[in-house]
Amino acid sequence: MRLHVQARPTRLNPDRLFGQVAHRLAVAIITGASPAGALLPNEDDLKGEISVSRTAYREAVKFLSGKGLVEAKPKSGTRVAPREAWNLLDPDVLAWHFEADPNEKFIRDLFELRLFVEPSAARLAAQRRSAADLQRVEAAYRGMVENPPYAERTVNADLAFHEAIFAATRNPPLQCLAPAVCATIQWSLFLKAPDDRFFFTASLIDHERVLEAIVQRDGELAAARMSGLVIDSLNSTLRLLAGRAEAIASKIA
Amino acid sequence: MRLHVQARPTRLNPDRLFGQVAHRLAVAIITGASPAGALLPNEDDLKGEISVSRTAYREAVKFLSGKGLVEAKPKSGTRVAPREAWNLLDPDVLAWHFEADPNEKFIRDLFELRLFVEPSAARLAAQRRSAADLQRVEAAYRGMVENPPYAERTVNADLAFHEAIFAATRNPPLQCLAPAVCATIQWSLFLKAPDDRFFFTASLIDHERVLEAIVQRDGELAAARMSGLVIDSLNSTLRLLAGRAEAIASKIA
DNA sequence: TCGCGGATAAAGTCATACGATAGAAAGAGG
DNA sequence: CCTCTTTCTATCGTATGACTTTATCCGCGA
Repeated sequence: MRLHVQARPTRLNPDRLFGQVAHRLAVAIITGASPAGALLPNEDDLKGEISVSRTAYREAVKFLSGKGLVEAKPKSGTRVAPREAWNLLDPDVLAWHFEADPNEKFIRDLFELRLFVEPSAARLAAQRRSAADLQRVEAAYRGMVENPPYAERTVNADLAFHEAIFAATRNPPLQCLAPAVCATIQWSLFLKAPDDRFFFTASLIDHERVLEAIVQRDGELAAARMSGLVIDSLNSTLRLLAGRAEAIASKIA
Repeated sequence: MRLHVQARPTRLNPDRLFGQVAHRLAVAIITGASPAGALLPNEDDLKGEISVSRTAYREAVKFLSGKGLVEAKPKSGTRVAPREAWNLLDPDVLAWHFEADPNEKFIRDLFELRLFVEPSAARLAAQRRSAADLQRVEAAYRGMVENPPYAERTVNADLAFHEAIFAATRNPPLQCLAPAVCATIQWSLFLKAPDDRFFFTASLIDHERVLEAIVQRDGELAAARMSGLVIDSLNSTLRLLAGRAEAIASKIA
């Protein structure tokens, strides 16, 4: 199954040939089509597999090896690395996951991480925000209100809202988790969109309450409300995942 | 200044030529020797700069571009990316930071992140640990006790302790933060080592208390104690950083 | 049975060539 | 003198073939 979730900007230029090769390989690895330990097509053989020069292929492999997806050793070949070695928080790796079926465990894990990190981020944002930071958060919130639910602009505004909060923390390493949070939100919105818009209005209220706490510079309140937001989102997402599982089960039966 | 902190295993093979090139470029970027926006040596010029073929150089650039350190645009040149684009949580990027001077802000930021994440990780570990998980944590703790303070084996045992806790969470994305936590610990130990061993025994007690909570499967207790451990470590590290700053100031005066 | 050493296959490195195009320089027009 | 257009060059992207290095495998001999 292919999910049509618009990808966030990644570091991989899809216009370039090596980028397309890297993308293809990455998707094959993440979906499990190429299992861990599997040999990638030999650098000489690939003329048959994919018609591309060794140069482009090798650059793709280097790109992926930097993210821990593959490991190349002379004589033994280039192999798919075990999942433990993957950098699951890398923006590209997260983006590539959208081309695979939604994996419930993975989404739950991401939500768990989000639950640990995002309330703390909101606390810092409330404490440290500048006027410009606040404007950015407010602009994103307006974008969510003023556009129709689940429209592309709305989704982008939602992501921008959370990104703006991370930016306001003034903590660059922490900001590097923003892509993971955004990926989680995208999964969640993708699952919710087909259903109805009840979730959306509820989520809007959650966002408004977080914004309000940040306006008031109340760190603890912002953290608590962000917790509430994430938990609400998690619960509705889990309900939908359960629904999907049932639908699949009934289709089999 | 060059810090002799043993690097954790990275994804970059230093035996390979492209790996050495990538390492050189990365260090130049992270130390600031090559500022954001700077053009990297032209692919043809580099014969003078570093005598290496275009192939190896280009593969190094691809490796770095995957981590957001550089941006290659056709026809306009390969430039150092702004720091916001760097993946600061990437294990390699963290490791390369050890070749630069310790940056107090960066270390504080990492500690902040650690303070958000690690207590939660300890909570999960206490709740979900298997017998094997516990053995791993215990083995690491024994390694800390049985070796002399600040010895290489002791440092590795300390890192292994925290890694084992992340492993016990059974949350792969969360586990990807382990390298960031380990990097923070390495900075902290590097700063503490020259001083004395008071910090070490205090830290040992903190570790023991965390271990005990995990043995008891008490999640809240584990989280609270891990919080205490991180805060203790942060405080002593900040004190040493302040001392360093004074030492530098007095040298100038 | 064990260990040594050569054969071998695969990745790594190099040199070269050509294509495409962004961006600068030069020239035409007002 | 300034602006717009054209040309031109520098630089990255891709392809190819040759050679080097490395680690695995296998067979030989002790």
